Amino acid sequence: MKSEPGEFSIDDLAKNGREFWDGVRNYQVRNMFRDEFSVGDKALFYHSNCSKIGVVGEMKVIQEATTDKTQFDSKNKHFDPKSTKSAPRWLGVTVEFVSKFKHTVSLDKIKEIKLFSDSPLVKKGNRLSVMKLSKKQYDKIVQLGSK
DNA sequence: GCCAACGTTGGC
DNA sequence: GCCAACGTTGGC
Repeated sequence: MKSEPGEFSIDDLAKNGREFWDGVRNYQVRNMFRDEFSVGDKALFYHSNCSKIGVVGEMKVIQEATTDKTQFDSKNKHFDPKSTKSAPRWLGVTVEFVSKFKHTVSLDKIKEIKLFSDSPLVKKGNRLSVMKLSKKQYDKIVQLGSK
């Protein structure tokens, strides 16, 4: 799950303990939240659009998809005037901090790992802010981040 | 700050 | 339903 650290970083999550993952305005990701996220699932935190791009820690899903309230807030930058309370468009999940890696697993490093050659993460022009990982991929990143 | 790639919007 | 224009993402 990607976030720009200037907006929300792993340190912010560590401080808060938990966070509702709002602001997703992409239907593919919305559907993933709705259909594929379960309580107890693990996720990796990825810092995008910054000086040290890569995976920085682990988190855990503690609540399944619910309505993202920022879509109704006209002052919020994620406000969606076309969404209605009777049929909300956008969802978010709640995650809990698990750990911050000793070392950021950089995007460059991930590109070198064969396990990731088919991952959308390393594909040019990829714009998904949330994507699926196999258990092997997940474990590999955790191993690299911990050592 | 640049810009390629992509998703979305809206006129037709 | 097509597609040009536009806005956003995100690596560089």
